Amino acid sequence: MFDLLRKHILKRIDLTKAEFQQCTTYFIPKRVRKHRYLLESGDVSRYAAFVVKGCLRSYTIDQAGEEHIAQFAIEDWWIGDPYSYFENQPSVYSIDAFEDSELLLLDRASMEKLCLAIPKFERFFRLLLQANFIASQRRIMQSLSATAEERYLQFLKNYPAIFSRVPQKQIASYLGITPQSLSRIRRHLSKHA
Amino acid sequence: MFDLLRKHILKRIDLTKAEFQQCTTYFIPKRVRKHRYLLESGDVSRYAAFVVKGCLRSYTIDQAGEEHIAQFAIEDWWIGDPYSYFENQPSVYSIDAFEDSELLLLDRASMEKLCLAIPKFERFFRLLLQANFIASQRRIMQSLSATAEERYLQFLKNYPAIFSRVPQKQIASYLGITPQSLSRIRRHLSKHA
DNA sequence: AAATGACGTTAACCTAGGGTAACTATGCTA
DNA sequence: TAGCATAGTTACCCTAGGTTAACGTCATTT
Repeated sequence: MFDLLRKHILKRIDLTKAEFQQCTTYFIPKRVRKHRYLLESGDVSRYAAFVVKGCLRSYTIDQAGEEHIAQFAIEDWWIGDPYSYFENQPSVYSIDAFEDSELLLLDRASMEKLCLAIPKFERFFRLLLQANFIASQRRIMQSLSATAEERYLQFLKNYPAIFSRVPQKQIASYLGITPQSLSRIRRHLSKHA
Repeated sequence: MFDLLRKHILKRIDLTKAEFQQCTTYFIPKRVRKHRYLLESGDVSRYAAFVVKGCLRSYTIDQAGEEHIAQFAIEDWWIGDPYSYFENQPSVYSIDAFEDSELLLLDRASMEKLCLAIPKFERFFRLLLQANFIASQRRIMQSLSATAEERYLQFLKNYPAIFSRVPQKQIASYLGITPQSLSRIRRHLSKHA
C-alpha cells in the first residue's frame, strides 16, 4: 500500500526508513469505488489524495451547466482542490473515480504536523506544488496557442496512460472541446496519417 | 525600497525586524527601463523578481510567430519563469518592462540560503507558490468555460490596475484573442451597457 | 430477449472569433 | 515640421469548432 508513496517521496527528498515509517502514520487509506465521489462541490476539500491505484478526475460545472475537467489522476499522482484545501473554503469542484481506486489521504492538519515532525516535508510539498504550478502554466500557454488538434496530440503524448483509461468525452472536456469535435479530429488524423 | 517587500512578506509570515534586515541582504536591487529586458528567451531565468515599482510582462512566441502573454506584474507581484528558475533550464519566455521599473532580485542560490538561514521562508515561498498555482488553475478553468467577452470582463474586475497601464493589444494577447476581437468586444459592451 | 442508457460517430447548419486590409490617432525622431 | 512607427478601430470575408440531431454499438438491468 505504502510502497508507491515511498518511491514517490524519494524522488524528491531523502528519507530514512524510520522517517518514512513515521510519515505513513499521517495518511489515511481509503477506497473509492467506480463512479463514487471523493469530493462533492460545495463541500470543503479536506484531503489531498495520493493515488495508489485507480483513476479519478476533478471537474466543475459552469453557469451554463457544462462540465469542465480540471484534472485527471492515476497512480503516483495527487488529486484535490488546492484552493479549498489550503484556504478551507467550499470547493467548486467534484472529484469522482473512473475505476475502483485506492487512495492515501492527508488532511490539512496532518500535513502541517508532518511538516513540523519532519521538516524535509516542507520542502517536499514545495517541490510538489512547484511541479504542479509549472504544469498548469504550460496548460495555459497551450490553450492560448494551440489548436484543438494540437492539444489533443500533446495530450496523447504527455498522458498516454490516461488516454486509454478514460472515456473520450472526458478527454474532450479536459481539452475544452465537445466530444463531437474530438471525434472529427480523430477521423481527420486517421485519414491524414 | 525594501518597504513594500516587508509588507509583502508580513502578509504571509511573521518576521522580527532583525530577520527582515537579514533577509534583505539576499536581494539585489535592479532597475529595468521601459522596453528593456529582464529575461530573454533562451537564457536561464536566474532571478525571481519582486516588483517594487513599474509594470512588466512575461511572454512566449509560438511556432506560428504569435506572442502570448503568460503574466503581467506590477507593484507587490513577482515575475519570472518558475520552470527555468527552479530547473535551471533555458526559458521559452522573455520578460520586459512597460514602464521604468524597480525590482528586487533573488537568485536561486540566495533563495536556498535564505530558507536555510530563516526557515520560515520555506513556508513563505510555499504559500506564494500555492497562491500562484491556485490563480493559474482559475485561469485554466476560465479559458475552458468563458467566452472572450466574459474573460475580458473578469480581467477588468480582477486586475483594474493592470488594465490602465498596458496597451490593449497586450491584454488581448493575455486573453488569447486578437486586438481586433478585443476592440469589437469593447464596442459591443459600450453599446449594450 | 427486450429495454435502457452510456458512448462514439457522422452530417447539416451556425457562430464566435480569426485574417486581411484600410483608415485614424498618437506618439517619437530627424 | 515632416516622416514614420505603433496603437486602436472598423469592415469584409473565412474557418475552427459548437449545436442539434440521427444512428450504431456496447454494457447493464429487467
